[in-house]
Amino acid sequence: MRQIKHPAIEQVELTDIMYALSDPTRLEIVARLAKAGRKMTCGEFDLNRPKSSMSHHFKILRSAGLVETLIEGTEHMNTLRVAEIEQKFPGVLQSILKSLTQA
Amino acid sequence: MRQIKHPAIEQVELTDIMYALSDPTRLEIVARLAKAGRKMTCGEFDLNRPKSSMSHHFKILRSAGLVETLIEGTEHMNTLRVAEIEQKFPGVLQSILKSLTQA
DNA sequence: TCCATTGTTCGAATATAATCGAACAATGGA
DNA sequence: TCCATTGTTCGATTATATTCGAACAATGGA
Repeated sequence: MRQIKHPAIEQVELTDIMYALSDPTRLEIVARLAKAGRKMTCGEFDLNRPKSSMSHHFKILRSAGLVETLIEGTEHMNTLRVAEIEQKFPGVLQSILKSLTQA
Repeated sequence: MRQIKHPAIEQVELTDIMYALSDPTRLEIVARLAKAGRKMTCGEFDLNRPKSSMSHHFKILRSAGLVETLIEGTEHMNTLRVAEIEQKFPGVLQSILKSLTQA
């Protein structure tokens, strides 16, 4: 079962994370992943966009180190890399997520 | 004495802040402003770039609500809008700044 | 084996951003 | 009044991002 490559947390730059979260669609994806607190398939996000666009955004979220995608059968299960990011950039993701849920 | 317009904190979006901080040059400007803890002129940032480029980055930082620029004579004095941003997005800017100083 | 399901990749169009020289504007001192 | 100082604005170029249809790939069930 082939898996997708992800950057090691050491290579993740803060600017990558900022960039990934500067897009409303991607911010929404991250918000939903956080709220759900479980792994979600790409298709579960009903953001009214073609799958090629969604795939593009997930690719950026992965390369920014924010999302981990595990292939299970035909589905791609996505989770937030909260613990690792919290370790490397304490408070950053947490405070962003908190701001999102209150807005 | 003519002054520059800034967005009210209510209009500032989180994506604007993320976008503004996704550029290394702008992140550096913000880091230095925070470290200095005082108002600084645009020219004080020796980032080895032409002034038109610097002006461009400051414009984006202002429109994102991150930086306030007050004109004093021929100088433009810049400060971080830390208190307002902390009020609207608690912890976000603080944690980002902390990550910067430790990196 | 066939095929529906789930996403990725490709390619091309469009949009947005970065860069920087040159011209411009405002200020204040000589 | 002249002019040096400090930044902004303009315009053009180049670079990056976004978007999405179409083709492709992998999986697993009928």
